[in-house]
Amino acid sequence: MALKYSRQRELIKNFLMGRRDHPTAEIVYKNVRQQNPNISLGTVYRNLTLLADRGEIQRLRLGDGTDHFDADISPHYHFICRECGCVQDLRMDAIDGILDGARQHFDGQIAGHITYFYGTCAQCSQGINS
Amino acid sequence: MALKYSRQRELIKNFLMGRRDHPTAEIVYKNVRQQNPNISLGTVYRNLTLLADRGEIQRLRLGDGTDHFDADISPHYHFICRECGCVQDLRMDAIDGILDGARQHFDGQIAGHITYFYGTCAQCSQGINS
DNA sequence: AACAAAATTAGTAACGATTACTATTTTAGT
DNA sequence: ACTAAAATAGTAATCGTTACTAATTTTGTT
Repeated sequence: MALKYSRQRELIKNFLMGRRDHPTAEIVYKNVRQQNPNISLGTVYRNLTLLADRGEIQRLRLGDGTDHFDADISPHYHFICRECGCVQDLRMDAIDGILDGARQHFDGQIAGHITYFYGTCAQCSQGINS
Repeated sequence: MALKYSRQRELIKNFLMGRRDHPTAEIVYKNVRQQNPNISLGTVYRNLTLLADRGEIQRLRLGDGTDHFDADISPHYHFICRECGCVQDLRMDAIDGILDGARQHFDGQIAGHITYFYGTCAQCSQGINS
């Protein structure tokens, strides 16, 4: 299926590119609705999935039950706060070396790994959100 | 709340201890029902959550939309097959060293990390499941 | 500019995993 | 046996997400 332009998709991607907090579909919806009040939640989900499938954005599954999205597709890691649920970028050297270690004791083909960090973010540590 | 014995909880934990494939709540339910046909799905979920909260079992979130459970609480890693969805243990040296690297460029408190591997399991690689 | 085929949408229904609720039953200490 | 606390079965509700459908938009062609 050839991709056709859609104003909604553009709004969604632009919104995501202006954010660094890895919003959920619901948050994208709430915000994009301010520029296009008629947009539907299904359209947001469909376009986020489409953009992620095309590699234009990243879908993050951080174990909190809802997917987060990131327009920054450069390799980097993520941190999720167990207190407030916020997601933050975490720049560090890639640890792809662990794949070699993993392959040593494993029969199947290991294509990649998912790693993320958790704990208490700076704001919550300082009691700002309490 | 003091914990009281329950036959259902014992069945659930025993079933889990006899498996190495990290079953989902649904699979635990189907199997335990053969020994106790009256057990309800809610009881399975409640007890899996309770056991996980007490640290007697491990809850695995591997991004496939459903939680898996593991009675082996010793430190080890997991692999999930993108073809058949199976989950397998993966023994390798702990990579807690990455926490130090992560902490260097991060303000908050990093308590731990989640890492899992994905790819094609040995069976799927050999076309056994196809 | 009008035409048509394909893609996209809004709106709503459906879905799967999980949690919440409630009346009844079980456990365990007296 | 008596009782309070905990647990259960069964069901309803919730949440995030996907599927469906008729109407609209895009885009290439006349």
